[in-house]
Amino acid sequence: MGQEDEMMRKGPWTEQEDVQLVSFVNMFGDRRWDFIAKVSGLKRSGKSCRLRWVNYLHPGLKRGKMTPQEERRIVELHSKWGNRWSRIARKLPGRTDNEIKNYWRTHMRKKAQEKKRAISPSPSTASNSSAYSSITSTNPIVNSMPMTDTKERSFYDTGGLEMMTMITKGRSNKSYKTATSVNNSSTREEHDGYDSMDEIWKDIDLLELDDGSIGGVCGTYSEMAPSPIWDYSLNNTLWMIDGQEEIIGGSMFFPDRQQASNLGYN
DNA sequence: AAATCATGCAACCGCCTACAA
DNA sequence: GTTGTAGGCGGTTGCATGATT
Repeated sequence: MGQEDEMMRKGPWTEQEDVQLVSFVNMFGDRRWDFIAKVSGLKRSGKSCRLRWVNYLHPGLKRGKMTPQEERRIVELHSKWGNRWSRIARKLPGRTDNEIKNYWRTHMRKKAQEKKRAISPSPSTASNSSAYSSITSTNPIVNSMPMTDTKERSFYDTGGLEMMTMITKGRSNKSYKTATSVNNSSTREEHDGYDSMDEIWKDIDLLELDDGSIGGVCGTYSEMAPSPIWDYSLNNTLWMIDGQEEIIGGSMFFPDRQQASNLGYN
């Protein structure tokens, strides 16, 4: 492992890597990630390959903004299951756990912040996160969801095989750009007024309890890009609808390791 | 027009679980 | 029953980009 670890690539994936990964997943299925990482010649870990596939390259991915229906579903399922993102994602075909997690974090935090402002417009109070937590916990004020962000990135208008062709033409995907900007993350947290995720969740929970209209007032959303159709099997386990989980199983290409091994890849 | 701030999201990290040896 | 390994998951970080000053 040691020497291999040093050789491992990290960071944004290149177009070439994507193409390579897709073709190898096409050949061997989306199960044996370590194996795929090795035979593909990608200097990536199996984990990294899996993540890239699941969150970005998977043909079943739905691009575009969450629909109001999806938002409602997320809220509903989160209230039921908490931060079980992958579980929630399974109920939202085409959405990844990462996407839902990011969505929840950004949109719900935004909502919490707006509520916070509504409750305590005074800057001095607003900058005090602990004070905020105690305040919100005692204020059942109902706000509508401030989800009016309708801007879209061209990146999300592509996907699947369609994306693979776009890849070669150039695109706006920041993942392929060289890192040059200054990191602002630290300042973000200060502005949030939250010291930890716990605080955020606490507030979000309160918001959910307070706000029954959470999913119905999401503002207007632009159209959702249809799921891309790739030229190979989509019969896989990632985007199953309710009740399918028990029916469909295994790899979409080689249900077991034996098949791959038969081809001399073990 | 340039600088700074704010936001969205891709990708990494570390832990946990399942399973094979 | 134990151990090692791979895959899966949730939390977090860091970068690119849009918005604002």
